[in-house]
Amino acid sequence: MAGFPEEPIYQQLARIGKAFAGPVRLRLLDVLTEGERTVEELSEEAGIALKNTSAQLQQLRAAHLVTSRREGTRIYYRLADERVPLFLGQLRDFAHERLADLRDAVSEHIDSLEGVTADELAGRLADPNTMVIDVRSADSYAEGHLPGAVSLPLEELRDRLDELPHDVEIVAYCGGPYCVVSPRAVRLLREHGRRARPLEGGFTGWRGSGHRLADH
Amino acid sequence: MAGFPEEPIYQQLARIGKAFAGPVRLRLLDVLTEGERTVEELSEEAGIALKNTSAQLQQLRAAHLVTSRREGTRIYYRLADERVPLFLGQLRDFAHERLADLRDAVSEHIDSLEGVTADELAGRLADPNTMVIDVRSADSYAEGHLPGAVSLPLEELRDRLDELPHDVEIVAYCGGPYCVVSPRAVRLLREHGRRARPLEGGFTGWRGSGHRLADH
DNA sequence: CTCATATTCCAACGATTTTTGGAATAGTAC
DNA sequence: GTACTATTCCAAAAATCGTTGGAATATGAG
Repeated sequence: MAGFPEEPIYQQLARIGKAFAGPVRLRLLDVLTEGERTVEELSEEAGIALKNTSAQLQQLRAAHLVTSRREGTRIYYRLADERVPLFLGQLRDFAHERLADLRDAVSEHIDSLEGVTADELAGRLADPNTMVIDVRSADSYAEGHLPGAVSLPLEELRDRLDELPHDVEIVAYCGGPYCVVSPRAVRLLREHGRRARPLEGGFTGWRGSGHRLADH
Repeated sequence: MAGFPEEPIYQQLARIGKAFAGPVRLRLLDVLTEGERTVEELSEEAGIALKNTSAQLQQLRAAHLVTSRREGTRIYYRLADERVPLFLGQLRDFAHERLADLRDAVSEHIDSLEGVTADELAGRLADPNTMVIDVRSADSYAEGHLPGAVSLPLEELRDRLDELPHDVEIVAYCGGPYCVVSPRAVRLLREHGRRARPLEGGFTGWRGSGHRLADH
């Protein structure tokens, strides 16, 4: 390990870089952008083994990107402050404009389909020809959702497809910009003859662009 | 290696994170913020072995953070576009507000001394009681420098200390925010009875905050 | 107190990254 | 063509990181 005089400084700076250098940590941060979660919930929601979720969270905490609080037997993690999701967004934008492979991966997994932007949807919330469905878990919906949105987790959507009207456009959203659930919902809906589009940026994107949430 | 469905996306995103996850690459990016450099110059200026400099540059290029052009037998690297130094600044700010260890490392190596901000210095350029010296290499000075600055690389400064006036405040600057040369110069000057302060953010900080450079 | 649950700590193994030596390439000068 | 320079490619050693199993900790319930 060679040593230029400024190395200790750059080593510290690299600690923050490293925090964003693994897919698992990035995923966890994205899930946490939606709100506070226990380790188990995170593990479940992110699709990452529990032990590993815990281990990666330690690292995120060491980098001061998340904080935790104990409540009885479980521990809740949340983003350390509002600059974290902000920076995460900057990182995403920066990465998107640079890596064609990232854009490809996104379009392959998420949106061969054109999405609705938050701003466009905001202008159409009152429109009776637009229906908004929230395909996240019922818990997430309970914690906060778009005004007028109906809670229909993917499983439930499958069962209750018949109940959905044919004469409106359906906008489906899930957690964050890389969430794969809403595009799946949209494909399912289209296969059953409905007009449907996903919301770009998902719930966190909506909140991040300053639009209002439902009162509850 | 476990697999949640969004993993390929986050893996791509992590590529950008990884690019900022090593002290050597961060250092190279900082040097490149000053301007275009050959591999050898970079190796020299950053204090990193030539082979390794080359290897790390390949990675930066793979992440589209730098581009290169060939001129005769040497190859010049530069930042891919103006968003790279911008993002680098955002990363630095984000890291600074989060990591006390980083702030400590900076104050230990750079500024136990209070610096002059670019804005403050800008207002004092015309003041005859302020003298600005550029302690970078003569080459760097030739490529661009602050209006009214005198080129005095550290070695030369040592030899010509006697020539400097006692009745003005001397502001010394070098490359970037983490450059250790200007604080060294300031300490040297103070030991010899001058009033001196470093410029915060160095040359790149000055340019980044939109102040004008010397005409040449 | 014991038992059950949620999470972390520790240690290990495998995978990836960093760094360097030696050979290869691409260019210039002669 | 040969000699020389700047840089990269390739391969191997050293260091670091990601992941997981098993033991340990902290809390609450009974």
